[in-house]
Amino acid sequence: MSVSVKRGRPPGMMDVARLAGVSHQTVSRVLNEHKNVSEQTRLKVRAAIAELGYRPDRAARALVTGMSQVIGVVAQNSSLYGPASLLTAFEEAAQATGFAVNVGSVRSLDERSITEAVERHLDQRVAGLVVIAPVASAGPALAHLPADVPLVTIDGDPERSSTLVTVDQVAGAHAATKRLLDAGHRTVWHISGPSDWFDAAGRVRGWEAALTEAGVEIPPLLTGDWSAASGYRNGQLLARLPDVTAVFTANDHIALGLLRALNEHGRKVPDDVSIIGFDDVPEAAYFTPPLTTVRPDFAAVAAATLELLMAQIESGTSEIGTRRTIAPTLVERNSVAQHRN
Amino acid sequence: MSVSVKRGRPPGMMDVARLAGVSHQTVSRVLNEHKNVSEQTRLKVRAAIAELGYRPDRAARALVTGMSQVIGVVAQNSSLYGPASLLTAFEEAAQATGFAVNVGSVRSLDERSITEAVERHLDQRVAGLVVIAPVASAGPALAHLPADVPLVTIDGDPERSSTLVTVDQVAGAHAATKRLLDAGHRTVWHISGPSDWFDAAGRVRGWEAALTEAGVEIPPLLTGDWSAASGYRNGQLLARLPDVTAVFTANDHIALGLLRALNEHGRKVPDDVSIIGFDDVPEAAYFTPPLTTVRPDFAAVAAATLELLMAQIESGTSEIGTRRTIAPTLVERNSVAQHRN
DNA sequence: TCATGGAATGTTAACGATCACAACGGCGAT
DNA sequence: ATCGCCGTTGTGATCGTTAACATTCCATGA
Repeated sequence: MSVSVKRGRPPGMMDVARLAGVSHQTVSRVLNEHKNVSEQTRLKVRAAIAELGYRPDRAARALVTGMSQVIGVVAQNSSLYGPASLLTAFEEAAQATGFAVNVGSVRSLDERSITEAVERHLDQRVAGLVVIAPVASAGPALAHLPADVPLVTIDGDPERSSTLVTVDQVAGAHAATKRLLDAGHRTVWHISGPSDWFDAAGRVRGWEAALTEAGVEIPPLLTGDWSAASGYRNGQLLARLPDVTAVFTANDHIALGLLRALNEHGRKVPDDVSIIGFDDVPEAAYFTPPLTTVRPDFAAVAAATLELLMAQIESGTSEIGTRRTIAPTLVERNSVAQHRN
Repeated sequence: MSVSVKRGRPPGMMDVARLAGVSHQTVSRVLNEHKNVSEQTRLKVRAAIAELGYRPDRAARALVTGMSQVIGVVAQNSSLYGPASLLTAFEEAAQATGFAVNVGSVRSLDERSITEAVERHLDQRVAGLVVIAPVASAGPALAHLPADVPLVTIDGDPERSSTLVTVDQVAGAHAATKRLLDAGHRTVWHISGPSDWFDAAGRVRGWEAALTEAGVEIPPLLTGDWSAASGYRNGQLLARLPDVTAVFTANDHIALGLLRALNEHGRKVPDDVSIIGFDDVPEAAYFTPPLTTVRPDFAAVAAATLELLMAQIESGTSEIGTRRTIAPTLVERNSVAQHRN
């Protein structure tokens, strides 16, 4: 039997209290799992809550506590795999805390857009703020934030002193480059992401470091923009250079474009050219050939972010300067071959 | 090194009123753009607001009006391109309305998960609800919703009588299939999405309809799960059948897997086999070869959804049975060739 | 001249929760 | 028996806003 739907105002704490024969304060205590409540009345209250289908009004709670149960997230409104995955990973992690996640997406990561998005969140009186800000231009917007709102930046400016969680881009790029060198390649080329992205910069540094360590010549840096298109463009150049035998691309989509360019020029992967990407997008295993790539652990990033944010929220203070770095792992597939000299 | 900052209470309407030398009600009137306020006091109040950096407290407003300025969205927490794009498109559209968007993502679209996500949103007293519910199992969860919350379903059950916005899957699939037939192919094979997805079912219907119209034999239906993996599996089968010359895949990632399988079997695309996908993911233009595909207009879907939802919210009633269908467009690239018989 | 009305502003009471503190009752210690 | 403590429960006051109603002031017409 289904219960008929009741119209009008939803039941309040008072209604529950009346039905259970206690005061509204006792109901509040049961809800907040306060310790000094007898088992007997706790059950009575629980029963009344269930019978009325009562839901506490978060607005009322927020009003008196001065704190909402909402976390604001600022992320770029793009289908870029990294930021998008981060967003959903964070949302999922946040569910367990009872906090709601408010997304304020932004078309581009310039200062004004970010400021606007942050303002919208402050209007909503969010309890905390997460900014996925992988570009330098995001910095100034965050500098002018009221200091009293808990804030964690993901992939933000390493130079800036704020609470920060990042994927260890340098380590990932280093591992990828070293893997190619270990396969016998004389050197490794790199198609980077946009230079104003911290992620891209870190990957360039890791690549350079591995090359320097090996005492190997550093080829000119090619710059892409994360897109398959940019991989294709740069690929058309690389495909014509016979001494290019190994390429590390800043992400998997660039690798895809590169793959197509090499294919069009009759250069076989991995026989003629070895490739390693970054991100491990779900389709990477079904590129032709399946792509060896570096996988960042988005769930771990999300978990660390949430942890740092909750710590700030619970303590009622903004801890500034905490860092958390998540190491990525190299996923071996078939786009790397031993180099025959 | 970490610094901590304590939070104080932000200024309220009373503070503004005191500074402006008026009553709090007048401040409220200025904020809500009530008509009977003299220009002079309006300016005084505006100045005081600016000086104090006052922001109205949405919680207090929500408490007294019984209505929050938040829209809840339930979406699957996956990197599936379609749902993810829809989500960001909707978020962007919603910004203009002043409503915040609360995402409640869900690991899988079974009844319990959806019910839980909806419950979380109702807990937050959202003003309206958008459910991206492309599978049949979502239906029962929505049936038990309180009738008084504005609700729009995206890609939901066409049989179910609720406000619904959908991409015209049938038309898209029909166009793709017809395009292949027009290129001279004797018939067109199809690798579908999971059978419990409405999107997948619609695409199957459009494919069948085009075939039937042309009076052409309908090949056995192959079933995938949106993943490149499933495209690859089914592709290994198709690649061994010499009479397969045209394939319409339910999405671009399936097409990617298929591409790899055909490639491994030495069957050239588009020379030996023509392919059309669905979704127009950003990388589709850089597959090998560039993929002809069907592009749904996510922005249009988002706009229609928001429009229907706001209408319900503003009128305070739930219009039931309204439908809005968005037509997709065929994007021509190089994965289709004229069939030489 | 005085009611009548409308524009501008003020006053008071909700809304539904939490917080601080008061009151009650039982129980052991003096 | 009296005192005081502690676990339990109840009683206002309060958060910041909007809704409903009250007030003031001045222009207008009988």
